Amino acid sequence: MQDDMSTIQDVARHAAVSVSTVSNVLNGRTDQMKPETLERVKASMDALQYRPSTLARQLKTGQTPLVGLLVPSMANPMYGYIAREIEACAQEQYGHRVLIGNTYRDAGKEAAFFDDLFAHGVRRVIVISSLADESHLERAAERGMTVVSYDRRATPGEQSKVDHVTADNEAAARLATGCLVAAGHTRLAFATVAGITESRSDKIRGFLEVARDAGADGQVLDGGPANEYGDAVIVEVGRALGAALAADPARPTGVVAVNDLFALGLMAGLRDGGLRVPDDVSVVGMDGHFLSAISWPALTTVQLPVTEMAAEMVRRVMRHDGDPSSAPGQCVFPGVTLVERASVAPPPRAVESNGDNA
Amino acid sequence: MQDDMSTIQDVARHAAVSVSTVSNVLNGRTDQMKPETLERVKASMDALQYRPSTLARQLKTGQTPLVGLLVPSMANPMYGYIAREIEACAQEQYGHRVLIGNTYRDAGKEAAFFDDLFAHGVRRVIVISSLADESHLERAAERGMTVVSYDRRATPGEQSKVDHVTADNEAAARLATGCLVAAGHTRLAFATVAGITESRSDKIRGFLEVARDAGADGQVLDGGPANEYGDAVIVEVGRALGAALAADPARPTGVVAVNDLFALGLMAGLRDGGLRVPDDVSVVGMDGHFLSAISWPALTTVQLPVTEMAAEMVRRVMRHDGDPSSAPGQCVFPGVTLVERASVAPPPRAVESNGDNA
DNA sequence: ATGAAAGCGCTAACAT
DNA sequence: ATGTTAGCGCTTTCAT
Repeated sequence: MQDDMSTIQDVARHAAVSVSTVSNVLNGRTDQMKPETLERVKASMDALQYRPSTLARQLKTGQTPLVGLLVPSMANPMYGYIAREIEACAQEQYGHRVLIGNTYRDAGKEAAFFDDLFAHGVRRVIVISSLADESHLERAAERGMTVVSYDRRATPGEQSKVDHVTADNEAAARLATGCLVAAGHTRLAFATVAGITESRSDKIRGFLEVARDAGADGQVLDGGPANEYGDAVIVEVGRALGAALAADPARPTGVVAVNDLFALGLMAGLRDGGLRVPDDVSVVGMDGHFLSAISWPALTTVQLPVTEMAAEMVRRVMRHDGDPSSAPGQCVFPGVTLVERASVAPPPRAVESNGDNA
Repeated sequence: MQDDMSTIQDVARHAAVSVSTVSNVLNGRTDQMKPETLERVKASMDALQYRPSTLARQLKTGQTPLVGLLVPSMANPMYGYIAREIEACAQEQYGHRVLIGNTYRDAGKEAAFFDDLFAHGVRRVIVISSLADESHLERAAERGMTVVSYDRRATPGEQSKVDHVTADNEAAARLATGCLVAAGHTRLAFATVAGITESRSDKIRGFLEVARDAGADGQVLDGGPANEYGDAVIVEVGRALGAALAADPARPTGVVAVNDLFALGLMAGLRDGGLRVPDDVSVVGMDGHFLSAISWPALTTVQLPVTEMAAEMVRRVMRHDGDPSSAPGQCVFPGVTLVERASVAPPPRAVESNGDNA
């Protein structure tokens, strides 16, 4: 129970040198140090089990090896996955630890988290899938924080201090929709929770584009408003929408879901309503989460380059202010690929519904 | 980009008082302060947008409002869920933020994380499902850290400085196994990844007990060694085991899986092998994760009181050293309940195999 | 009712 | 090649 960790002073005394000498070995400035002194200091260090206090160091330097990570909810498996990648990269590549916060997409919680991070001396933050309004991020950046935003794009025209990295959501949606079109579907829908985020608009645009080009009917369905921070609830919203779809005789035959979790919920709802996937309705997800591989039927989905994106986010959040490449920008990852599995099949009957809504 | 946050000095100057006075209002010692002084200080504070530095404060007080959270992998949806509950509770009830680390059940990574936490001034740590060897936890506790371990029990007889909270895993396994027995199964198996943790032994004990009492054949199957930190890989190990089971004519008809994720993988593997759940094989999971509700077939599982356990872990990790209830102990949560869904049915044919292995 | 001053453990000039 | 020293922003006696 004794919290008597030894200090740099103790080491200096023990090694019979000054604190600066100890500080110098701590910071690797050992080039012009007498080898025996170095040895002595090192010996004293582990004799005393000395651990430098990051705390005191950062009070002096203003730097703390911590990065903040805001996610809507860690209980969302996709965010958990991204968080793991980010933490691993920050730790292994940069020796930084990660401070997390669940924001539930709540503006107040996000702002409070930023304040806390700031008070803790943290100046690097990765924000996953934030609110529509990004002004608080800009404000944080203006306060001197390096902020990287995931799953959003920079507002065109405006010079942003916030860095953006995202998958090419439009391309992902095109891939997903194209897969349905290729299977012969002409009544298409994009299924999502209510509420528009940037990534969702991008996906919708990609969906609509391919649907139009194929001369297919493409509608956007939302499962209603939800406190949608993306874990258990998103699944339930998807499930409810699936059940509603099952009850609708004029339902689409091919559905693109906003993400894998929603797709999984949707398939459950469709089953609840007595329908079979893919026999009655085909479903495509987006994310490429490992859970999509073991669902039944196995979910056809679009794989996002999560590890690469995580690495890029960390790289950007770690940039030094003076860097030449220091300017925040935008990084849209093109590497999205279709993973074809068992949730897509040709539509039940060859219904010719071309002229309906076109 | 200006990192010019104002300090307590700035506020003091602006309000024309001393730093101690500002410090006093910061710490609520305003009882015998002239109201107008208080007002003036407060006004200066938000005129300057002052935020006290947790850093400087903690260097002085030795306290930092941070708790460490070690998980094998955030990508495991169950750990993500627990992490969310812990973060929410620590934040809302105690104003603490959470520092996470993925340990991959690696001793070196765990130790390194403890060192870092210590250097950061963090003295409260929650460790999820750690290694078999708990000595590093004891060592941390002896260094003055408050450590709470999840999913393990205190070593009987030994006086531990580490606090333990866990679900009643034995009871959970009894419930799961009992459900299979009630459906008429006599060839039972407990399916797990290789490697024994305390929670797994408890589950196995509960399983074996019920199997024996029912006069049923109960074997323990493991899907082989895996770098089992519990995310994508656990699913794949489960899947491989399911496929192997499908190929074995002497397979059990009822399987208890070590957790929901493993159960989900197992069902996928069984399907890969051409079997149907629950027609050919019944499967029960353990966790009660929301994903188990939307699988097909919906997974019968044992619900663990996650929110309550998370709250208890946080409560314990927050205890003050001088407290009367300060002694670390053990808390086994009894509230485990069976959630019956669709993955359990009577065995395919009434095979009488009582005398085989008993 | 308010102020002065001594650190907390470390870093980084600036001596020597 | 090593030592001295002045802080970093705050808390906390102890004075006034």
